[in-house]
Amino acid sequence: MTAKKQHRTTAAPVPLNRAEELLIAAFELFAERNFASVTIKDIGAATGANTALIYYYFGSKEALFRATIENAVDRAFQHFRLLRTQRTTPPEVIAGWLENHVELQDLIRKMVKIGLDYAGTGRRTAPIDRTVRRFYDDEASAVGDAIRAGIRQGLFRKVDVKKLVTFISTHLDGVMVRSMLFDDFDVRAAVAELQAMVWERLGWKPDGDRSSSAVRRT
Amino acid sequence: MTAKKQHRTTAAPVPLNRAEELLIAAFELFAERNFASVTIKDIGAATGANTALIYYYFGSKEALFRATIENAVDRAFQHFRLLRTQRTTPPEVIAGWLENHVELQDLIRKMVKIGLDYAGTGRRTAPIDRTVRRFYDDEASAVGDAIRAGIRQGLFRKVDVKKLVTFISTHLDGVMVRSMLFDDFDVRAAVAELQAMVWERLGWKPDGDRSSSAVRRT
Amino acid sequence: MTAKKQHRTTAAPVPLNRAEELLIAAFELFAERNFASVTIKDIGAATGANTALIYYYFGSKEALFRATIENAVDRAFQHFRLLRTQRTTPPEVIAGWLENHVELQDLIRKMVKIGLDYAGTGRRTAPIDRTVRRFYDDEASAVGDAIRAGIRQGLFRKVDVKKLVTFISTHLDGVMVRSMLFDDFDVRAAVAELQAMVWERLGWKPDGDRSSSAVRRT
Amino acid sequence: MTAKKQHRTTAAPVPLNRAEELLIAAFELFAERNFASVTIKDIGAATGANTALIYYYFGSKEALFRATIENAVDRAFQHFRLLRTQRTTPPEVIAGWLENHVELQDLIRKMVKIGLDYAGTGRRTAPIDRTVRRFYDDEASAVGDAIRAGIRQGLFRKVDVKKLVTFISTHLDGVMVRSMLFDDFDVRAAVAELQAMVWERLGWKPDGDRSSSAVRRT
DNA sequence: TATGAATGAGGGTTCATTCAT
DNA sequence: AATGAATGAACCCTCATTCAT
Repeated sequence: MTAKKQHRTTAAPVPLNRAEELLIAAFELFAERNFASVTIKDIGAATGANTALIYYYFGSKEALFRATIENAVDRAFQHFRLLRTQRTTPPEVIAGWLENHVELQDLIRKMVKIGLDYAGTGRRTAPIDRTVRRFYDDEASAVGDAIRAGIRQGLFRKVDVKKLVTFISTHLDGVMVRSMLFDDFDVRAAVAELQAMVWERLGWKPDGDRSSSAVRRT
Repeated sequence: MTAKKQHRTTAAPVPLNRAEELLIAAFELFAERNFASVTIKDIGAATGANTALIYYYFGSKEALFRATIENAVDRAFQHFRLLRTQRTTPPEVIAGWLENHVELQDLIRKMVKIGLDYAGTGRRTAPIDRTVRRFYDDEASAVGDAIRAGIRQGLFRKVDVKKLVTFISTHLDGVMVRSMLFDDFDVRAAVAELQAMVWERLGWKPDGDRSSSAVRRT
Repeated sequence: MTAKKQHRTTAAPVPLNRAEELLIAAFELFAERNFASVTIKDIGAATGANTALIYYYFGSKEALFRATIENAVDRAFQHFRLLRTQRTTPPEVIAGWLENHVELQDLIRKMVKIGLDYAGTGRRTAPIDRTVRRFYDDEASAVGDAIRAGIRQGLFRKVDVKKLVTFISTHLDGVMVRSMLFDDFDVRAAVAELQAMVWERLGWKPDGDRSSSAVRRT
Repeated sequence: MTAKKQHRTTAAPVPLNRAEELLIAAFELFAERNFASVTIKDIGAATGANTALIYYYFGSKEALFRATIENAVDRAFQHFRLLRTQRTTPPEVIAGWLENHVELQDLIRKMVKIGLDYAGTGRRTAPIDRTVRRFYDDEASAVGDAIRAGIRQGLFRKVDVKKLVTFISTHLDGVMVRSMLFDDFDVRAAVAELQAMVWERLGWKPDGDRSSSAVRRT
């Protein structure tokens, strides 16, 4: 959105243009370290681009940071959508959502980290705030819909949908944080535990080894 | 512990010595921004101390950072302990723990933020790793003991204690993160929700408005 | 050699490129004071260059120092070679060498001073060690060859060439040091004295006022 | 002279007073590195003295430096005198002088280095200039006297005494410099070579292995 | 005589940013 | 679209020096 050209809607490993290449490298670096610690030169070095070129594309480090967030959210959406389309029944959607957090944990962890970095400093901007929120809300509403559908279909017990969704996604954030703090934290197990709790809350008994229960206990 | 000298003879809110004063200011700043963004000069300005003095006490910015973490953990412990002694029955201990996260949310949020900052960069050190871990473990074990006692006393249903404790504290981290990301996140409500879930899990029915249920719904 | 780029297309006193300009200014300053006393800012001020530019070209003060030594040795070589080509007979070569130390005393004194500064601190590096040695060895071998030729031609008495060369060049170092220590030390006279001693040792009788005896007594 | 108390004329390993202890440590450090590179704290650390104490004794770093030079010259004199008294005949005095430069090479090298450091910067002071000169002159006059005596006694050929003395001491400086520049420089051999040259100049034939020829060839 | 605390003035180095080409 | 050169503003850190005790 910020970079001069881009929007590649097609599949995947098309030759990235320079701007997108920079955004991806920036994303990795900002996530690994943080805004203040990453140098424009670092990003240049990671992509073989001249420092001035980054300015040519993005105008300033802050603008690059913003563009990085937007681009990352876009890419995350694609990933999620891809995985979502295959699920249909409410339990499958919910299980799928949780599974995503295991499969894409690396991506999500990075996004949470950048999100925290973004939120933590005086760098905030309404458009970016909206982008971040959009990411969280979109996910939440998908799951909310699934729960509501499940209730309607008599699969789930009646619950306060909004509260439950918030509970789940808050917990998932906790899982991500934990895995940042401690190298030996078992994300898969934690998500499995969460899933068990959710099924209990919804009064849903998954049948043992069906694929809907994508997150297997370890 | 970390600063060169200490000499505190009297009880508590005595005029802090210079080193501790610096540590506290540093904690606030590091939590608000992050290691890379906070200037030694900032810390000096916040305490009216000359920049060189900080080096006199701590030797380097990194050492100051480490000392800050240790000092913060120490102080957090004191807070927690203070609040803990008043609770006696298992449900009270658990409710108290949760309540602490509401009452001391500011402190805890800061600690999580600094913890993430610490974990995120190449600045890690075994002693500090241990300090951070100690903080988490100590809390966990206190709650674990309470749950086990509750089970023994027949108050709670039999559960996998370790898993439950991890679940709770992971969720609490999630709550903290959420409140960092979104200004309007209601920590009290989220913790209340968690408490409800915990009681359900433990098969414990608190009697409506008794003080044991310290975290009131909003 | 050391600076990033060079592009010199034309012959000699073309406008120096920035890097070389810096190296020359650095040489003067390092020789006048010493590594520790010379500020990057000093060098910048002497060339009208921004401090950061020096880092752009050389990366660090130490690297600049090393580059300065290499560059100075290079330049000294050029000077020496220029003066050497004009001499042909063995006595002329020897006399020329000595004369060089009078004519180029300023340059040589500076090189010795920087050499001592370099040798004195923990800043030593194999490549630079080699460069310095190369400077001394090259000179020595040129004179050694001349003496050997003179002996072969029956001009000189048979002597231990290596020892004599070491003796002469050690003495020349002494002359340089003396002229550093005492402003009123007469370099020309000292070198003339050395020459007399050398001729005596070699059993060579120069005819009074011929140009071969370039170092006239004062 | 500068330090508040001192002058110990007695033999050697008497318990040094604090000021002298500082001066000796300072001498070593200034010689090893140089004025600018040595920290007051370094000197303090080397003696276990508080930084402020050094100021108490010497007032400033420069004053300490000056005091160090004076003290070092004093101590060098003592050394030289001690060794000189044992020699009596002119050849013995000369040989002894040369030998001193081998035996005390470490001390002398340090003095030359500090001398150069002193001469090199704008730190010069008339009194110190005099002290340094005194050191050189005193030595020179002792040797000059010996040569003159030798000539008078018919042991030596008639020579220009002043010139010869300058030649010798200049060469000795050269030897010291060389040994600073190159770790593998053989001081003893170089001095032996110089001695041979001197004997030749003076027309003196030492008898093989007598103790007068203190500097043995290697 | 001795010391811990404190400070002002840099010094080396980095970095976001710009500009001419 | 791309780059090398250049710069101002900081930033971390050091150090000579002072002062109260």
